Amino acid sequence: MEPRQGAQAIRRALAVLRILAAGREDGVPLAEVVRATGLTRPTVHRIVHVLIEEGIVERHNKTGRYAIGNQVPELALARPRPSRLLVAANPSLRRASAEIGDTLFLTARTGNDTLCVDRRIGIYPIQVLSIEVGARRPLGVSSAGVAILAAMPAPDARKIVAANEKRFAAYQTDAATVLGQVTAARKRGYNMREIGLVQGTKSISTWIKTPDGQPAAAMTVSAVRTRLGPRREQEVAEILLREARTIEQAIGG
Amino acid sequence: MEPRQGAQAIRRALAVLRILAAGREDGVPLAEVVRATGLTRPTVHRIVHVLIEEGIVERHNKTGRYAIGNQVPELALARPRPSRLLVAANPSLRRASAEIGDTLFLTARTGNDTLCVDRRIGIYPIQVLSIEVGARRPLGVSSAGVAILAAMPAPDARKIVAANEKRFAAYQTDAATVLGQVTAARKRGYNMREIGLVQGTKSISTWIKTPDGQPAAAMTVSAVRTRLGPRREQEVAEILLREARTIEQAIGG
DNA sequence: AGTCGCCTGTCCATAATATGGACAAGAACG
DNA sequence: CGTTCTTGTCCATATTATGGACAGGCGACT
Repeated sequence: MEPRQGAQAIRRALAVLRILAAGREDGVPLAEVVRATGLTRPTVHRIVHVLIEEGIVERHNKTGRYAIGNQVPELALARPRPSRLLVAANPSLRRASAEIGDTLFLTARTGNDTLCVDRRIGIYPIQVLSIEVGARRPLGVSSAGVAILAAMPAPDARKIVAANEKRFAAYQTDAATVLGQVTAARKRGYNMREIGLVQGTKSISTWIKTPDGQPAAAMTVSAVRTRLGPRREQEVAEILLREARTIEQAIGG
Repeated sequence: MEPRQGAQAIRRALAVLRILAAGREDGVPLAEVVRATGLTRPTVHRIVHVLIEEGIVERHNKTGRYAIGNQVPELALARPRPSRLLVAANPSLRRASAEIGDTLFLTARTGNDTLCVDRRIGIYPIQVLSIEVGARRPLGVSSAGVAILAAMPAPDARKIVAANEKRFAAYQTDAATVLGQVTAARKRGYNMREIGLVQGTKSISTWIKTPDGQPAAAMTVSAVRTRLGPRREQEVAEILLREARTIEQAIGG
């Protein structure tokens, strides 16, 4: 039922926008958009420049990179209320952050991407702050992304990984590696990765499912590796798993 | 140089989105979108439904109305920093709100629309709260919209009014009325309207220009009419004009 | 009951639109 | 000064989006 047709151009424009969103403030060079979307360069060029004329995309004069423009947040103002997930997760994040003391991330799934929607900084003096609220990555690249893939039926996860394959190269990974990590996480009950995006960091992620069983988000703790030995990993994982279940209750009710 | 071509569909989709944004949470019926955009119904229908599949638009099951979807704020997260205008206007709004005591609105121009970007509630016990942050209207409909039109060269204003003409009917006005109000505001140096959107309210708006002379926003005070007699109108207008100039300085520097 | 008015959704032949191969030109590098 | 990277533009082509026409649903009025 999905593939309604007669709007190829619109779908393509949105694909471009989502790639640009992953580039955040700095934006993305045209060639990168071409690679990530699999479209031809003239097509991407045309789309991007029309979006610039419409105020949806901006071009940074210095770097020549393209980024999400002004009008997108303006359109977003039409939706005033904060998301259900954010409200439901708030007390759990506060509790877990106080208990653990390391940086805590809440990461939602949106299409084939993960999107960091909340971050809590702990009290421990060394904090991993690599990821900001708004950060967006292909599902499978980050610890949270692997956790979310692990929480869905294997065929669905494979489909998403295949769809994101072109984008993995930019993050120094590939489909096979990702699928391996997903399998490991599924066995373990949560995801753990020894080598975080920043050297010397370690991450633990648990998934959060909606009432219909689809994964909606992940909760992640990142810390310097030395602070997450096997024993503490166990402790932290238990807290995260407990709070993940609490959030699931809150969404369901 | 503007009209780059080869993307009619994308432009149309954005036109639809902007109309939907004006409908806020409640959304807009399809027929209204058709009227406001001047597109044919099959075209709008197709665009809207593709945008639904893409998560950009939502349809309220009860009412059948279409509204801006979840993914728009998600894309907007790619632009973390608050707008320049909001930062620059903050102290002025605080000051003016304390001094005046009635509700104060900051309204920006975006394309052919006005967008309420900030609101300060005063200390006087009766406050006009008709407009929320995020409210969007065709330029010319609201007091702020007329002020912004009055601040630009007459031919530009006429062009915008012509472009919005189809949408005026939904707000019980028309191009001729709007142009009359604009002329009056231009003579007066600020805009005043005796009959606000809500019965019995009166509004005063001043415009704020960017360094290049284009109007960027308007500052508006709304109050019950009895509270804004000729004498107080004068006082309030002076405060608003003073703060408008202050904001212009802050943007320029 | 019928009929009018206004709404949403769908079909498909057609024409207009978006496409992408090919070309051009600038920048960074050795 | 060739090589390889990038971004931008042209235009003949066929793919894609278009909109007139048709269909069905709902509520109001008679």
